[in-house]
Amino acid sequence: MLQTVAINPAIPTSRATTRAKGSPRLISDYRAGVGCASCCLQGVCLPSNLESPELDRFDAIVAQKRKVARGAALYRNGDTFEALYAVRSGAFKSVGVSRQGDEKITGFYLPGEMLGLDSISPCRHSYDAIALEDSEVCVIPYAALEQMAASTPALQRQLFRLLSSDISRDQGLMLLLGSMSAEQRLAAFLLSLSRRFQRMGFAANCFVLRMTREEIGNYLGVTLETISRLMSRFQRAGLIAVQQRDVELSDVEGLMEIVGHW
Amino acid sequence: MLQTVAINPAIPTSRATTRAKGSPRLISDYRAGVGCASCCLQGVCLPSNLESPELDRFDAIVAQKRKVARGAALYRNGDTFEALYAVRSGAFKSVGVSRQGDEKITGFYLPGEMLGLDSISPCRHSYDAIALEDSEVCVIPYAALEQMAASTPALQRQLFRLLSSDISRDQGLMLLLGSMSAEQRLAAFLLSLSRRFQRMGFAANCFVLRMTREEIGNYLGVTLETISRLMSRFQRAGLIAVQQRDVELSDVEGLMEIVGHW
DNA sequence: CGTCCCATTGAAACCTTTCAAACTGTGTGG
DNA sequence: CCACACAGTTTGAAAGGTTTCAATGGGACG
Repeated sequence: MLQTVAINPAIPTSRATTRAKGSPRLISDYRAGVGCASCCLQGVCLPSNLESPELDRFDAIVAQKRKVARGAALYRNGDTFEALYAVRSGAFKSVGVSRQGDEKITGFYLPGEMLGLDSISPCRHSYDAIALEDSEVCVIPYAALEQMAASTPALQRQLFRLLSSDISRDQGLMLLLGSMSAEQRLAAFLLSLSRRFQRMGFAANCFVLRMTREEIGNYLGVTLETISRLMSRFQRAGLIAVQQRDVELSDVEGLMEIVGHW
Repeated sequence: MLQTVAINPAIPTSRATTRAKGSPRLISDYRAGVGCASCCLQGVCLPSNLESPELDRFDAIVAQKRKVARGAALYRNGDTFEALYAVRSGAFKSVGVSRQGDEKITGFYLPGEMLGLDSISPCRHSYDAIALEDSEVCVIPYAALEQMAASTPALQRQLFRLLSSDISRDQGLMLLLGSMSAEQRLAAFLLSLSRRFQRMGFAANCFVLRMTREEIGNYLGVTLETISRLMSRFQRAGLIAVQQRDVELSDVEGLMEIVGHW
């Protein structure tokens, strides 16, 4: 019934990596032999429209990779902004912490997506970036990137596009948070994940949630109990098949109908 | 009690412009004699960090101004993206319309703020930009801007900053929509308006709302009745003095306390 | 095999919406 | 100049969705 396949060997399921819980800060830097040209995310990542000579220059900038263990922070609120990060494998959440200790998740980041775009202007990070599972990122020093962009129109354009599309994405989420019922939010969330998995070349209708019900609820502005109830309701309605974190979208049309307009 | 002063002669109160309701599309283009160097918004607008020789080149790009009558559209969902717009006077709302006809406001734009940043990537506008009152914008053709940015590091940097800060702003709003009660949302909204009026050099605690209760509610994800009730409650609590669209923040501290954390 | 984290489910409390009515200021037409 | 129409606002009462509090169940790891 729930033929959850191993979607990608590079992205272990959450189940398989439940460890290292109490040992954060396990971050290692190293210079990897893998360049953008041979990266499987080449088509969806920042340099996706760069040609061979420029791609090499870009490669020199992102020479450094970084591994982040599950639960560890790639950066924290208050850290000075020095680089953008492209997720190579794994997944991250961006989370703000209030003085009262309340957490609010502002985004999830999957392979091929970029972390840190909101920190360019204030020059400091305003959120924590926490790995949801053992992950790896490409470090893109911003000063060097900006400098290269000035002499590489294609890169400049791509950066403007990237920033702009991030704004679009956030505005879409604002619509979601501001005018949708909990039911619509969850349906929209599942469809969004589906699209993003598909974008990076994986199965669109069958995936493993990288985050807990609590994290989903936090992100969508509802409680974890509501998420749980809705998951059950969606399952009863035949829209999805869900077992723990394995999700199969059985009726994408139906989900889109729930989201309705927009 | 409510000593509502005429904040700025360039920005008439909404009361004074209640007309031309049924006559949209009243847009006129012209080349104004006012350059950025002599603009009163110079300190807060895009070219705020450009020096004299570059500022002139920039000025040549934004030679064109455009007037938009109350209720008219600066651009509409689906229009091809050709320019960014800086609000010179007046106010705009950005609004998405669903197939069902539901409207959702994604942002309000005051003088010195930029419209269209979300449309760079898709090359088409995804929302309608509607004038809340008779307004004027500076037209910044994007192709020319991008070209100048490539040869003007200061401009490129400023653009990256602008885009990035828009992302920050949206994420702040996501926090608001996703995890705040209606009470907190309205308090945060009023404080946000206050900050923005102050930024453009006006009184921070005494201003005229450019939008209806319905528009505020739509934007904040609650109903107009809720906004109305909360306004009354805030007034009874001595936090604000409100009469129609004239608002005075009597107890900024108290409002901030309501918003609480973040 | 026990512990712990995560997920599920129920019932009451709460906030917000919905539906409805009345009120206010503004602009129009007699 | 007044009466009317209308858009926007205010307020009430009932209905609805979501949260809160609480208890139970399930899977993974030591």
